[in-house]
Order: sequence, then C-alpha cells, then structure tokens
Amino acid sequence: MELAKAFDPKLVEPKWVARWGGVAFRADPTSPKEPFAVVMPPPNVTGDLHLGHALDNTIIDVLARQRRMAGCEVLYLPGTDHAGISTQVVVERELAAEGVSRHQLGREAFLERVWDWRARSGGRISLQLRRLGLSCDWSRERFTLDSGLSRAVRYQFVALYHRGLIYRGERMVNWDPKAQTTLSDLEVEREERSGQMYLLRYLLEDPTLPLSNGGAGEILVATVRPETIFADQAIAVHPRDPRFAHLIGRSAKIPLTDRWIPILSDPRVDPDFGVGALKITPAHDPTDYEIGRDHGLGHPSVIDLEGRMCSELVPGFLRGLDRFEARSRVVEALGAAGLLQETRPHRAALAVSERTGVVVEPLLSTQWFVRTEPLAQLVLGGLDRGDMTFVPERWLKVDRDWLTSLRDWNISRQLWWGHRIPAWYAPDGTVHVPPMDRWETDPPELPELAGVALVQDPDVFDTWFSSNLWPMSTLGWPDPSQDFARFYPNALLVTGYDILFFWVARMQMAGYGLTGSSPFPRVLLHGLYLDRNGQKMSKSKRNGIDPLDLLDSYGADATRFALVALATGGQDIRHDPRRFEQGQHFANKVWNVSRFALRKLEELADATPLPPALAAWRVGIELGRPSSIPEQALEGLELELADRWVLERLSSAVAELDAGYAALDLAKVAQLLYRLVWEDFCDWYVEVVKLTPLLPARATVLLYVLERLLRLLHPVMPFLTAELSEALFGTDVAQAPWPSQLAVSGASELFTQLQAVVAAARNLRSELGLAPGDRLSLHLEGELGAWPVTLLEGLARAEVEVGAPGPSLAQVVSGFTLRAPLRGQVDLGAWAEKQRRRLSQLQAQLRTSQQRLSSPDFLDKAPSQRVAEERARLEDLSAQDQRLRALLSELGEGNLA
RNA sequence: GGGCGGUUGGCUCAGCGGUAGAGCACUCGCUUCACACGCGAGGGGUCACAGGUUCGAAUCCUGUACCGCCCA
Repeated sequence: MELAKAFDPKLVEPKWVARWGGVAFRADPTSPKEPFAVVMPPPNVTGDLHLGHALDNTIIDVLARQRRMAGCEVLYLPGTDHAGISTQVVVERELAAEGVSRHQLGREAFLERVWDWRARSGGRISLQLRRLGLSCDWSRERFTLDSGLSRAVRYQFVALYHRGLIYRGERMVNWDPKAQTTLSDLEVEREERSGQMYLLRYLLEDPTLPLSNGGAGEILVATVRPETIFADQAIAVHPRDPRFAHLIGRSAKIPLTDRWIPILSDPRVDPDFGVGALKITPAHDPTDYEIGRDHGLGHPSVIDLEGRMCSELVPGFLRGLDRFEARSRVVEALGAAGLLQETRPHRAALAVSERTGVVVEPLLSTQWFVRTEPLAQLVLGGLDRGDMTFVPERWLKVDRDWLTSLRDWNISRQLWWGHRIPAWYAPDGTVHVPPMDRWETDPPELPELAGVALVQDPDVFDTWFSSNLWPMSTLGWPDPSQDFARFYPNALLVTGYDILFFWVARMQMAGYGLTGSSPFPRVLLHGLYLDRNGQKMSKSKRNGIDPLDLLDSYGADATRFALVALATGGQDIRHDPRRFEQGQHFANKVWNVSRFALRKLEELADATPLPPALAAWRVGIELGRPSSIPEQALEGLELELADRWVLERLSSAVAELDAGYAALDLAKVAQLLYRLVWEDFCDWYVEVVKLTPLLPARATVLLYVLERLLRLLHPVMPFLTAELSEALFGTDVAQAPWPSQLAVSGASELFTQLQAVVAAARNLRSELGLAPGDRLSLHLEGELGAWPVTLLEGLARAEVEVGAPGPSLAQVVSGFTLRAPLRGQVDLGAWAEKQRRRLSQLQAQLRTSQQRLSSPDFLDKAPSQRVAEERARLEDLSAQDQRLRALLSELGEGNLA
C-alpha cells in the first residue's frame, strides 16, 4: 500500500463529509452507556457559516468525539434558528428592490416568500457545518419553526401566562422605526455619539419673578431632543436646587406654542445636567415617563411609528417630517423666535438598534412581557445550590449579577416571520389565551367562546422566546419522550460569552421555570473571534474572515487544530494565519510519519516469525484488509529502552489529555498532542527506529503507538485520522476506544539524560562544522555503566572512543563531559566566549541554589522533597561548574589550539 | 460611575508559587532512504510599573499606568 507524499485535505475530506453527514452518529436513547448530550447553538437558518459557529462547533465536536470514544452515548444535536428580525429585514430588502412592500404583498404571501427564501438558502449553513467534520446526529436536526418546536413555544407561553408570569401591558418600549418593531432591552446597544445640547427659553407666566437660571421672566431648559417639546408635559427641577425653589408650582410656556406646563420638583433630576431644569416628555423618554406617571401627567406622543412628526400638537410646518429633519427645523424656528439661548456640543449615549443600526425611539405601547423576576429567582436559587458551573468560573458572577437586576422582557415583535402569539382579543377588549388543559386549542375553537368575534394578536414572539427552549424543545419537550428522558438535562453548553444574557440566562430561566432544573450543569464560554488587529469582526467594517476560506486553504483538520489551539482560557481570539499554517504542517507531519511507519514495516523479513498481532496485521495489509493492533500485542515483547520510553510517554500523555478534557481545556489538549506527536514520537522515537533494521518487537510497538496516536488525535483532527486509521488499521477511529494508561515506567530518566547528551553532541557537530555524513568522534567522560552508548552513537552520528582526545571542543552536561577533537576551521575565540557565558549562567544558578540551601528558613519551611531536589540540583550544578571551569582553564592554557 | 479581561522574546500567544516556554520570524548548516508543510544547531525576554505576602513571586495580595470588553 502507498500513501501520497503529502496530506491533501481535498482528496480526503469529501468522502468523510459524505459519510458523517448522514446517520453515522445517530444517538440511541435506549443505550446503557452514560449519556452525553450537547446542542448546537443554532445558527441563523438563512445566514452563512461564520467563525463564531466554526469555533463553537469545533469545540463541541472535539468534546463529543472524545466522549464517544471514551464510551459515552453521545448526542450532538444540530439545528438552526429562524432569526426573526434579520431574516425578515433581508427578505424585505429583496422586496424593496422589486418595489414592493410586505404590506402590499400581504401577510400570507410574504411568509410564503420568506419560506421560499429559506428553502433556497436554508440548507446552506447545514452543508457548511458538515465541512467542519462535525459528528452531529443529523437525523435529529431541528429548526425553531418546526411544528414540534412551535408547539413548545406555544406551551411555554400558555403555561407562563396562566402562572401569571406573562402579562400584557402598556410600557415604554424600544421601537426600531426601520424594522418597524419593538425590541427587547438586550437588542438595543448604547453608542457614544457627539451631538448638541440646546438651551431653550421657556417663558414664565409672571415676568417679575426673581431670576433662576436665565434672564428675567424665563427658565432655561436643557434638551438634546428639541423636536419633542410639543409633547412636553412639565418642567422638572431638583427639589433642593435653590435656583428654582420659588418656581415650583408655577407655569412656563412651551416655545413655539401657546401651551402652559407646570414646573415641578423631582429628586430624579440631576441638578448638574445642563442648566438644572429638564423638560418632561413622558411619551418620548423612559425616565420622563416614570416621572410623568408619578406626577399624574399625560403622555401625548408626537412621533409616529415611522419616526415622523405627527399629532395636532405639532405645528403644521413640521408635521410629517422625519424626527431628525424636524430637529433642525425646530432649532431654526427657535432661533428665529429668539427662544434658543445656546447650543453646546454634547456627547450622549444613544440607543441604537442592534439589528438595523437606527436610533431607537422610546415609545409607549402595549406589548406582551415576561415577568422575569420570579424566573430569575429560580435560577439564582439553583446557582446558590451549585447546580451549574461555568468555565471560566468568572462568568458565574456575571450571570448572577444580570439575573439580579433584570427588567421585564418584551417578547412581542411587530414582525410576520416567527411564532404568532397565541392570544386573541374579543371586541370588548378581553384577552383570550388557550386554557392550560386545552393549550393546543385556539380560543375561537373553544365551545365556551362560540359566537365571539375573536381576533388573533398580529404579532410574533421574539426569536429568543423560542431559542430559550432549545435544549428542551429539540428533544421533544413538552411531550414525554425517550430522548428527553435520556438526554435532558444536556451534559454541557458551549457558546461565546457574548450571548450569555441573550441565550444562556434565558435558557436557564426556561429550564428552571418549565422543567424544574437547569438545562445543563456546565457552561463553557469561549472568547470572541477578532480580526488580526484585535477588532471585532463586523459586516460594516468588512473585516470578517470567512471560515470556508480557511477550510479551503488549510483543510478542516488544520482549521480545527488552530481554532482549538487559539481558544485559550476564554480569552478573545485574535486571528493569526500562522496558527492555521501550523495546523496544516502538523497534519502533514502526522500523515508522513504514518507513511514512514508503513514503509519501514516492509523491512520485516518474510522469514521472521512474527507475534500473532503483527502477523495478522501484515497479512491484512497485503490483502487490503488491515487490522488493529490490540492491547495484548505488547504482552511478552522484549522491549528496549526507546520502546519502553515511547510507551511511557504515550501513557503519561493520555493522563494529561484526560485531565485537559476534564477541565475542558482544549488548547492544552492541542498543545499536548502537538508535542507528543512531533517531539516525542517523530523527533525521538522514529529517529531511534531508523537506526536499526526493524525487529518484530519494535515493529509492534511502532504500530501500536501510531494507532493510539491516531486515536488521541482524532477528536481534534478527524479527517486525517479517519483516513489513516482506515488505511492502516482497518478501523473506524470515530468508534474506536479511547486509549488508556499503560503500566510501564522506569525508562524516562535514562532516556531524558540520553536526549541531553545527544543534544550536546549534536552541538559539537554543528560547532565543528561536520557534514551530515561525517561521524563525530566523541570522548565521553562520566559514569557509563549500562548507558545506551549505541543509541547515542546513532542519534548523534558519532563514534564513542576511549583515550585522550588531544585538542578538542567540549560540552559539559549533567553527568557527562563530551569532547570532540578539533578539526577544520573553528572560531575558538567565539567558542571560548560562549563557554564563558555558559559558565556565568551556571554559576548564577549555583549561587542561588547555595543561598537557598544555606538559609535555615528554606530548610525549615520548604517541603522536604523540595529540599532534597535542591540538594541534588546543587550537586549536579557544582559538578558541572567544576568541569566547565577546568575546560576553560585548558582553553586559557591554549590546549585547544 | 460599577464590573471583568489583558500587559511574558520581533509578531501571535501558552505558563499562573519552586531551574522562563511554543509557533512564526531571525542566524548558521543540511535534497540524512516519512515529511523542505522538512531536519540539526543557534541568537533573542530585568515576565508593564510600584509596594506587600512568602523560605521562595511571571505566578498570590494592594495600588498605579495603558489597552479592550460588559453593565448603568
């Protein structure tokens, strides 16, 4: 059998994408194995794969594959989300290009159009996800608008409604005039923008009153929204602000009108803002609304849903103008009327729609709300009991803080794309929600409401009001099912910290509120993927990186390796193409060392009697039906130092990897794998294997270790390892058992020492300028005993000799002095300088060590094992110091030239 | 204003109480029969700063500076 000279992902991946994209990883709820369920954070069905998805799912898949190999019944459940606003916005934009509005089209036709669009683009993200090599159970793929999931949303609404946890009420909400819908507080972002603050003169009824903050007969009011003056209901000042005490209870006239409004006092007014007096416009500001409510003010509105000036209160010349256009006209008019005292530059935190980027208009309106406080209390109780752990831990406090200061959640959206709110209104205004015992029945179908002309609420739910059920609804909740019984709660949730509030906290509330438990005991929050300058990626900045480009350039295994290696400690990730190159090179390394092993195995002479496992393997590979190397294959083999060492390395790596997985530290996992394969296996063991013709015992170890390496690598690099495992061992590595630790020990100390001596010898080679083919003649001083001199000779391409070497270069290492006779051109001055530097380093270490050991405090208080280590170290250091000084004095005597 | 994260070699980052690490970049030498997506050797860091705790601090504590994020 032959392997290609280099690993080419393009030749390998499609086959496995096809194989894994079907039912290869179907989860069995009747399995006796320990369940391990994770849901995919559902991407927007009409979106494209972005790096956040790639990162989430790579992490999840690595964990899922590892758990599966470790013997769990794994369910990795994929699916997508309908993403109400963004999807609707996209389709509306498409319509706008055709000159049609959704209202012209009508609700039904519009929805058809969206479903159409979803059908065209909907499968795309699923296909893109498959290219990452995810081991999802695609037979359980779900979409938030599927009928089952829609039933779950309806159940949630009805159940919470009847428990008094959902109500309909008039509140100040965030209105997105572009998307034409309300938004939850979370969907509004704050943006610092520079603008103006205007000081307006409101005339007083009695011009003889003492001065306050302006001229005679006026009070100055500071505002950033002069266009809303027409909805003013009062002027408010701080009760203890001496400037205004005499004005409280008086009236002032709204500029450009003949309307009078009262001056009142309220402690919520900040006397240091502007000029101390605020206009109160209850319909257009959340704080003003509260103040107005407490003082019994009215709340007329002068801005309509399109963000245009409306109402009889507004002078004719402004009516119908956009709010920002109106602002400049009002300012002009105020100026012309002499009522504009001053314009100051002002920086303000503007509320901006997360979806459309337009300035959100605070609006008084009747909507459906979730009463969050009781639900949050349930979650907080669970957190107190320790139901949930976060990785990194710090997010627990953030989660808790957010749940502690939560406002009610507006779940109505004035959209058409989404779950229609199952509430109906009678002509008399009464609200009808399905009764709990018949939650699936629409009120118009209820016998007791026969004859009542009911109209359903036109709105749909916030998308998060369905995705908050995702870990439950995807498993069949609220209906009883095997899946739900077996896989809920999930084992884990993995997502970016940016949706802790949006999604994680709301799932917690839904879980506790509706199932009585947390949907997952553990939450892994990774960082955000930033561009190479550390900036957040965004469409507007056009600094996005397309994961498909990464997959095309480096292959899926390399991409996965890089993503996992970059995701350290929940930190944000700065894009670095060098990591992807590293992954690519690593994949190629694994491929090539497998290729080497295969070729080396051909050396096994036909005549040699082979151990059964090896014999079986060799027959298999010739017939094209290779077999696995079982655990027992190692039994009774005569192992040499390097063989025992590599098995020991493998075994301790397994232990370290297990610890890394237990801590969900996949960056650590990637690093351990890289070292194990590249340094331990390729640089050392394989180099030893090359030194001698292959014998059966070593051949067995080589194959055994290689097969285990492929298994250990598989969760991170599934394609490469699946291909190689199938080709070399005839196994489906995705279903192979996770390697366990071996009972081997004792080789590591000697081998480590060997490595140091080999490195020193190679340094001598290099200093002497030896060509690769030249043998280094090497004089070793030290306790050789049972020392592996032959290995040293092979690895350093040296000839170990006895006797005095004559003029030479020398290296001092722990336990040994190495000398090699001078030859050729060597810069002895530079060499001596280097050795002197080394000596001073050595002596610095020596001094530290001596000081430590001469300190009674250290001897007293440090652990005894630590003291013993330090003693051994001092001994070694001083021996090296003596030998190195001796060498340098030889140098000084000119012995070397 | 409150909270959180970061500051380690030229770059991007690990390490988080006991001898400073990786990849890339850099220098030198190599088509050594798996890999030049490679091999061997080498140079390069007072771990932001100031105090403190400790036998011992890049690592723990306090403060400062700067960068970034979240909440109000």
